[in-house]
Amino acid sequence: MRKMGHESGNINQRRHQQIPLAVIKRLPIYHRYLSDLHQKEVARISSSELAAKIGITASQLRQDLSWFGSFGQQGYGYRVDELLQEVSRILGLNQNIGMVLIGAGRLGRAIIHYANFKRRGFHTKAIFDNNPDIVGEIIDEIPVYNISELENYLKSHAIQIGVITTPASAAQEVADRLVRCGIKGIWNFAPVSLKVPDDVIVEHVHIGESLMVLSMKLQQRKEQASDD
Amino acid sequence: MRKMGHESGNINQRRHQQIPLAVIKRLPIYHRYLSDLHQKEVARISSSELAAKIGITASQLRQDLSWFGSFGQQGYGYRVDELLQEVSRILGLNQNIGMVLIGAGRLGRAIIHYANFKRRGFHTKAIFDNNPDIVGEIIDEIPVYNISELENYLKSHAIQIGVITTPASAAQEVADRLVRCGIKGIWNFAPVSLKVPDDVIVEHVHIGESLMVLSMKLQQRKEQASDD
DNA sequence: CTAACATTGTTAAACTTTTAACAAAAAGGC
DNA sequence: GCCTTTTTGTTAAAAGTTTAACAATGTTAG
Ligand SMILES: NC(=O)c1ccc[n+]([C@@H]2O[C@H](COP(=O)([O-])OP(=O)(O)OC[C@H]3O[C@@H](n4cnc5c(N)ncnc54)[C@H](O)[C@@H]3O)[C@@H](O)[C@H]2O)c1
Ligand SMILES: NC(=O)c1ccc[n+]([C@@H]2O[C@H](COP(=O)([O-])OP(=O)(O)OC[C@H]3O[C@@H](n4cnc5c(N)ncnc54)[C@H](O)[C@@H]3O)[C@@H](O)[C@H]2O)c1
Repeated sequence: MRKMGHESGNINQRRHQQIPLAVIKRLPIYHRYLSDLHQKEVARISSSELAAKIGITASQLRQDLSWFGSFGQQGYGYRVDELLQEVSRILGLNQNIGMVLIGAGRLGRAIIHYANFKRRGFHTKAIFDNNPDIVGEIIDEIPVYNISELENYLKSHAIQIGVITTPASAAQEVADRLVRCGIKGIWNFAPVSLKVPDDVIVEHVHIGESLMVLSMKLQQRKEQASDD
Repeated sequence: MRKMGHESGNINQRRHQQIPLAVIKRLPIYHRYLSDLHQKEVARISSSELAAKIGITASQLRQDLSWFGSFGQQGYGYRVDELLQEVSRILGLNQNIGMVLIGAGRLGRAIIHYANFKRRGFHTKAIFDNNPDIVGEIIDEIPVYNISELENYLKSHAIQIGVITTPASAAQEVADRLVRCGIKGIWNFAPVSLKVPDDVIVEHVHIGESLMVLSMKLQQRKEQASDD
């Protein structure tokens, strides 16, 4: 039937050119929709169909993918399994990533429990807290250690990402300690802007900020409704 | 000493022009830094000082504020309390906003507990769940009702925002029910893109997506390091 | 095997956002 | 009170992002 010429994943990357942040932020969305399609056993999809589902233009989708290579075929579209695989690779979801979490409070426990991460190669290996009542607990099969053991633990385990779910007041100190131990990626939920060296990457999750954005948009709607 | 002419908050808004989303998203950040300064009893700040703290350009800060009015004074800067007040007003943080939360699981409980929201005028009035073991509980002084009572409750209470922390599989159905009851704002934590009418605003919190972005950035760094 | 069709990857134009520059105006020192 | 300094709000230029257009190329049906 169809045989597909398939030079596959051209090393067509515009190397040495920085991939725009706007593009990077859309990749997880593509990943999610492709996972859905894959699960529904859809074998192929065109840029226009996928873009319509996501709510963007086909142009943007193709432009975004072209930063990384050529994964589709003219007249046919993309194979879902193949494209999902490529996007996963680009996102770094194929390697196992070791994480530690600091601050076993409500939010910390929710995140540890969130199984989706594990499926995608993110493994929380240890939890740290400074509350003696919590230290020693096992949460979702992961032990909670005293925060004083952080440095020791990191010396002897391969950990790529530190997750901070302590109160805001402790977050900078925790970040400093992680950085001193050589951690290069921090996933921060405390509402403070962490100061870290340039070679450390911080992703800040702005839970509270998005509620304010919602509140503001609601208000704008109300104003518009009343004054025109 | 200084007396300040003070025509204050000019109704200078470029009305009928849509405020860029990029601007809206920065306002909560300004709010946070201004709150900090206010707490530290700093009385005045210039655009360049504040921008430096935040990590943006002074130009951008002034440009952003100019969408809403003129709040500063040449040769002096901004009064922290005044600007904080203005930003809060713009964000709609001065009115009381009633919320209901659906899905009293781990994440839901963390969010209910998160006191910062209450301080900013967001009040969770009721919780709904479909698990009979949870219905009847009181979480942080807020009662958990059976999900079947949702419509009844919303008929008789003034609620502006619905928070969805159910599993992804239930999220669309919950959203539909909220919309049918006239809710215009949805704060969604489930990893699905909710379909709602145009007059309903959904803010989607992408917790998982930001971890993927972190993972990708880490990988990019690694690649860069190895190939040049 | 051929021709009509579908759909990509890419180039170029349009649009949006950010940064720079500066005149206008108030502050603060002398 | 006058002069120098500071700093705003705004206008203009630069940079970045999105959308449109289309040639190239593989697909599919006859
Ligand atoms: N809960 C939410 O929905 C939510 C939303 C947005 C942001 N946040 C932020 O996430 C963080 C955690 O929130 P939470 O609701 O889970 O709070 P929490 O109080 O339930 O948990 C904090 C945990 O950190 C531990 N801790 C405190 N200081 C520590 C230290 N120096 N070292 C190690 N552990 C320490 C505490 O013992 C506790 O277990 C806070 O910064 C909060 O502002 C939470
Ligand atoms: N936990 C996290 O860190 C995290 C991170 C990102 C996204 N999320 C998303 O947030 C949501 C909640 O996650 P969680 O970890 O709290 O899960 P959870 O299983 O702990 O909680 C879900 C709650 O929803 C209730 N529920 C289920 N179906 C319902 C229905 N039809 N009506 C009303 N209530 C219903 C359940 O009884 C349960 O109490 C999920 O969609 C998850 O994907 C969670």
